[in-house]
Amino acid sequence: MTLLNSIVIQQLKRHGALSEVDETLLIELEHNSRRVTAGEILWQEGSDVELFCVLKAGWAYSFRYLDNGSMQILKVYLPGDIIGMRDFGFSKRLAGVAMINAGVICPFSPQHLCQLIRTSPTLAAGMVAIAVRQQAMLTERLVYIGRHTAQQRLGHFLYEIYLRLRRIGAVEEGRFQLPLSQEQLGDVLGLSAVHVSRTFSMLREEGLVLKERQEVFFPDPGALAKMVEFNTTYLDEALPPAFLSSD
Amino acid sequence: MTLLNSIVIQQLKRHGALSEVDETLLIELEHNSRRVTAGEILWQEGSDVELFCVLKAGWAYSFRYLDNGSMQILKVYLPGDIIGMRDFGFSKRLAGVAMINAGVICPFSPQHLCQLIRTSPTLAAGMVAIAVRQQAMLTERLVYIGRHTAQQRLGHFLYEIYLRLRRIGAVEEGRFQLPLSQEQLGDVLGLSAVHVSRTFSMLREEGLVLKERQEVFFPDPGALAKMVEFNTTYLDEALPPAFLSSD
DNA sequence: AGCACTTCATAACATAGGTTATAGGCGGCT
DNA sequence: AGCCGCCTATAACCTATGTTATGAAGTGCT
Repeated sequence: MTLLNSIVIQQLKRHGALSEVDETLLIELEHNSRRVTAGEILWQEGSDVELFCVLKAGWAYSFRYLDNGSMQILKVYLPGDIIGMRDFGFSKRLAGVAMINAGVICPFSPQHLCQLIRTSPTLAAGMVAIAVRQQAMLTERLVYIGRHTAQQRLGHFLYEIYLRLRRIGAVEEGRFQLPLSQEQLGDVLGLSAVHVSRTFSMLREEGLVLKERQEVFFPDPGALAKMVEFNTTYLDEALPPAFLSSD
Repeated sequence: MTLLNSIVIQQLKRHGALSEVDETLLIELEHNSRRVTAGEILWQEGSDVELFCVLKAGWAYSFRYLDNGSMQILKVYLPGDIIGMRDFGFSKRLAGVAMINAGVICPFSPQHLCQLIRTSPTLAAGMVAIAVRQQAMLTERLVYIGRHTAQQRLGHFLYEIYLRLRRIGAVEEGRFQLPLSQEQLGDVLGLSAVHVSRTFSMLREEGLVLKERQEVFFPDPGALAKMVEFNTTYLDEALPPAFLSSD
């Protein structure tokens, strides 16, 4: 899963906004690659901002440690996502990033990114669009954590992951792998691990979510989407026209 | 309170990164201005992205309506903030924006912003930095809503507002105006209005926050900061060197 | 295969915060 | 001044979720 396959870049491409130079620049971003192990910490909160990554394979998450020893997971990254852009414009990391399972990352430097932005207005706009979309997901999480029940929070998160995985072809026959433990899910959703377990039981009894080992299946995706009142705008919204004209 | 006084722009200026042309471009952003009334809705979720604003005077907030009739307030804007940048890169609004009290806004078009970004790499970087800082505040809210008590959530929010107001010179003798109702505070923090009231009472009894009408006073700001474990990094962090060189 | 370690399910109990209700204070309008 | 409506404070009660505990199941290592 490379950047060239990502939704935003695909949209730019489909509208003929990407030049050959642009494509070359994107491919160069992924020139270096490195295997990473499950649980490996890519960087810690407070460290210097030395690199960003394209996540080629595996899942990762960004997190903040809390006073009481637990953590809040801020964002889950899937293959094709860019990791660390949140810190662009800061000199220190605002959050740590760790791998969930084993994978492959392609690190690139802030200078490289700056150069790309300076060279190609189209890609600059694309990068902004990617960053804005990540922020939109965070906003959606905020809304759900603020005023929804555990069932809605978990259901919404699972459904979002399902849609994101489907876009990158990682859903087969309605089934997908979820490598997060219940404790980690709790850290995403602001719930205790025990209550995540209870909530899975409830979702199972209601026939909305079946989970066996790491495999998840929605018997009736539409019913789940309805229960959590899923609005796909923040994931699917097309780029505005101004982004697609290669002026 | 103009953009030229904002923290990020001030930093750029202090390092001599701003050219005269840059300053002129910024001033032009605020060429148009309009009075707005208390409670006025600037735009609704789902409408077309036609403009952004510099908030010159008054407070505003962005929000999402929820199923159950209540709302989640996502962000509170103070004088000098840019409103609507969240939607840059989308063609429809992801959230509505409303005024809290009466004020003055300076609307400008997405085209205007695009042109500014194309004309000045320095300002482009500055705009990204501003957007990233707004996202950082949102992230901080997420962390607080996810796993903190009502006291910490409210205390943290009040302290953040206090620091932001102090930067723009709106704190006098440790006192500041808070034009939000308890219901609105609840919508920010994911709490019921009743519990916001209870929480104010608790903070008062503990001598951390005194509030009379709209005026707030912290008898011991340090104690409050400690209780909510306030980390100022996300507000104060300096721009990285790459942003400050005018290449 | 056996052992240690982590993850998961469920139960029993504790509590922060939601809900509903009531009453007082304050501001704006006529 | 008087009325009406909103905002705030507080109480009583309810519920979703946290906490602690226990056992079962799964995973990985030797």
